[in-house]
Amino acid sequence: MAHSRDTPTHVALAAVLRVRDHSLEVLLDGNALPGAELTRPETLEAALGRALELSALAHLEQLETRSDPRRTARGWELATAYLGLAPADAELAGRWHAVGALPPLVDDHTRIVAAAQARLRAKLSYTNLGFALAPEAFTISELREIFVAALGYDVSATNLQRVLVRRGVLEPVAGHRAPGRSGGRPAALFSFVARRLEVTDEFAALRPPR
Amino acid sequence: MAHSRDTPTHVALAAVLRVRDHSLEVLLDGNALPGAELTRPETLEAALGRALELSALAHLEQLETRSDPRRTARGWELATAYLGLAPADAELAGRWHAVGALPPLVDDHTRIVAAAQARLRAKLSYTNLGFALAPEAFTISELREIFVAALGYDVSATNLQRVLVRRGVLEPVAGHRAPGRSGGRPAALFSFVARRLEVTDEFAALRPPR
DNA sequence: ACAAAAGTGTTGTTACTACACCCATGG
DNA sequence: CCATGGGTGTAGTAACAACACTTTTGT
Repeated sequence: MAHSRDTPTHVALAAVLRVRDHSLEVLLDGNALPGAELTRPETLEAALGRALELSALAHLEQLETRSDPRRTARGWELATAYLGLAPADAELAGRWHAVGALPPLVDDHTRIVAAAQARLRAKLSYTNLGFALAPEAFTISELREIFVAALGYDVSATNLQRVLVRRGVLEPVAGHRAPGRSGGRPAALFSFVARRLEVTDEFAALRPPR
Repeated sequence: MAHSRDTPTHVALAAVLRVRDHSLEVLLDGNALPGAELTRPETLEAALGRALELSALAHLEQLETRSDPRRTARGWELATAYLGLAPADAELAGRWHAVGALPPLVDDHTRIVAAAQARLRAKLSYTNLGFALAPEAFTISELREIFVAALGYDVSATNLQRVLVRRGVLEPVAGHRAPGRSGGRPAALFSFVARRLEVTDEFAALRPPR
């Protein structure tokens, strides 16, 4: 039951995103984001760690703290939202849902997913954040599919490669991916130079096509 | 005295910045940022409003929530930090200190000021956020001084005007500023087209000189 | 006339997009 | 030998920095 208290509860929530099958997905626990209440002297990240295997995430950053006392019907509760990113093969408990066709979510969780998506889109353009969605090694086409799903607009493989190599984000790596049944030239493999967030180009971005 | 509690207190803190006399300044209350404790069901912004005349600010946005239980010696206390911006003539209680030569501050407040400065610098480059530091009407030289102080690097008046007009951020306004004793051509007045935050150029920025 | 400050014209650079073309493989 | 997918070469473009030049004022 909703009732007033003289002190709020505080939860840490995470919108964990990944790209799989050309689609940007978010990890849900029922119709809510995974989260945990802050119950003892610890950081919000530590509380979140009780709801989520943080070591399976390639990246975690804070989004915002939502404090409207009416944000939930359960009473006075603050929520600090996080953006988590995982490669497609990460093992995480819960169900993945396409961000574009979410079921109705509890409280303000839909807004949190939107904020997470917006943050991801922005940072993909001027940081090396792609590393957190990609596997260790990949072809440019595979990376392109990740970017297209995450950005929501088309990206040319040609230019994606050149931009990211020019910025020193991507480096070629030994080996090739064998072509499929229908043939085609074997694709060279690449990998991210760094696997921690870096602002690689403060003053540029991947532009959407006209 | 520091002691453990089973529930944390929560404060809202603000790093309010302005530019005056070629210097970026932050509003302090003693050797701390102004702030207030969240004591009843209200938003963090409402709590902040008890410590600060929010209507004197031209812009307010959330920075981050700091949750390390050891961030203060007073015990378990969360802090949600805000960035506030004010024009040079805003009336606000407290003392202004140059950001470049701050006294030692309480708890983690120095880090919060650094985060505020970083956020301001970034957003000045790809949004219209300059409006929040500038008066209603101003000359390009006056605006240049604000940008130089806030960004920390030199900016040419020529290019500043052209960039901001090209992006539709600035518009010419009637009137001229009379020259000083030493002469010079009277300066045309400009003003910001919008006085709410807008992302004006997702894909560009004011570059520092080489 | 001359210094000072504001504003304009112009050139060059850079990071990008777009697209034509070439390469390596399977059937 | 041709379809398929990967990769390169190259031209065009937009936004910008840099700087020489012109304009308008005060003394």
